[in-house]
Amino acid sequence: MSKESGLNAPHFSTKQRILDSAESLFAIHGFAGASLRQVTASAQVNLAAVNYHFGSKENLINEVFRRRLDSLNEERLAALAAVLNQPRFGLEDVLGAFVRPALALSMAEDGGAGFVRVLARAFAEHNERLRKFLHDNYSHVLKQFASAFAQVLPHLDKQELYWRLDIVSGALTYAMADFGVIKRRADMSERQHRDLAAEHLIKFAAAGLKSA
Amino acid sequence: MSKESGLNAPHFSTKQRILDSAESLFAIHGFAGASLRQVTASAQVNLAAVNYHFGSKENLINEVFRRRLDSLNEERLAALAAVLNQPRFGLEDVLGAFVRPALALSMAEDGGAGFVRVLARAFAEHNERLRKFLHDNYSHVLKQFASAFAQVLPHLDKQELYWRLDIVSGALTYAMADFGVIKRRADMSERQHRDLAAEHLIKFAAAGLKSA
DNA sequence: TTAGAATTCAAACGATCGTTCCATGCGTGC
DNA sequence: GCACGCATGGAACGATCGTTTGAATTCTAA
Repeated sequence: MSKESGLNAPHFSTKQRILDSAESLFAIHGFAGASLRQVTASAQVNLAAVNYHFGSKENLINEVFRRRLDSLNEERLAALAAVLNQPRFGLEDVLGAFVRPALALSMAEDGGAGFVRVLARAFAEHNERLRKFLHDNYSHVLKQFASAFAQVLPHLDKQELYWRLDIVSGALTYAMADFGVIKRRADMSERQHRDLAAEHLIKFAAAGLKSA
Repeated sequence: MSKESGLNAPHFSTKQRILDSAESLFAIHGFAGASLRQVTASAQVNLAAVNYHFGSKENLINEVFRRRLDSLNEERLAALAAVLNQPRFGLEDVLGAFVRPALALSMAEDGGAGFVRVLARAFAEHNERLRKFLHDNYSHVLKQFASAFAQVLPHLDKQELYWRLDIVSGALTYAMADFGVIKRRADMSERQHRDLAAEHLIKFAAAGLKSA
């Protein structure tokens, strides 16, 4: 295992290859556990390239998040806007706007699956700098969804709603990171598997959120 | 922050002080992120004491888990046995047997709160050695609970049950680690807060598990 | 009291960490 | 062709990592 098998074709840019390798290695070994030497070896670039292009390891971590979260949260907000524009919509619609884009990412042909595991790690870590970065860049997304949830769950007071949204987001993060025992059945395509997963997650979360 | 403020009273044994400090530092910085020098400084013991008493850092991690999980899983199995001995019991009872002991630990006056965060990290990490350790020592607990869940959810086939149990365990781990926004209300005691949390978690999980 | 085991201690080991330096290669405009 | 700026290369920096060593100390039992 001395060569770490450079997975990235060398015709992509240095920055992109570093991001790809960092993402998958962070998913496996964590932020502290994956070294820049592992990352640069996997990306087949020079060790100094990380500090040249990203400044520091800390900033590399941020950029790994930014690359995926910018588009992911755009998709979520677009999906939410489409829901809110409908004449009638319910809890399952709002949940779908949050879940489906993330689940699509977690099953994308590129490294999206690894990224969702990285995302789950970010929740597990209580790293202040990372939390501040995520809050600074994406808190408006959570705000809009919280407001939408409050709209479709008018019988819950604010305290109760937060309780349940907290549990839901934990469950969804966990499930989308593909922790645990769920395996795709052999008679299903990836697409079918993803749709089934979304269906399960939404139904499950909706049941918990709605219950008296 | 050069002294790391030894939190452990020196009248406890060296092994115990190391375990206490390791647990809380692993919760904050992760297994790779917390160094043995931090641990021994916080425990106010010599650096070499870890390798003397535990052999290696890897084994120290295992012992951090063993100390808490042995009693936690005993309590869970005892609670489950009590449920199964009742003439009639339902899903909420089985869930309670799983949730309440863990929630009690997470709110115990000693370092239990930190341990649950460590436990959440163990789920986020895909460390093979750690997963093997947990499986080797505690898989019988999961087996018994899975069987009990199957009993109270006869309308779900095995595949569907696993789906849902996976989501539930993720949600519970997340919630019990006290991630997220839930804060104890000022007008509540710890005990009240714990009971309320257990109630929420059980109701939420039950709703998701039961839904058609 | 004293021999021997158990524990603690300071110090150092080699390895690896993130980062920096500076020379070298390479592409584009003059 | 030449010079300039961006990118990459190898090599080393000081710091910190887990671990080991061997002597000093404390505990225990005869």
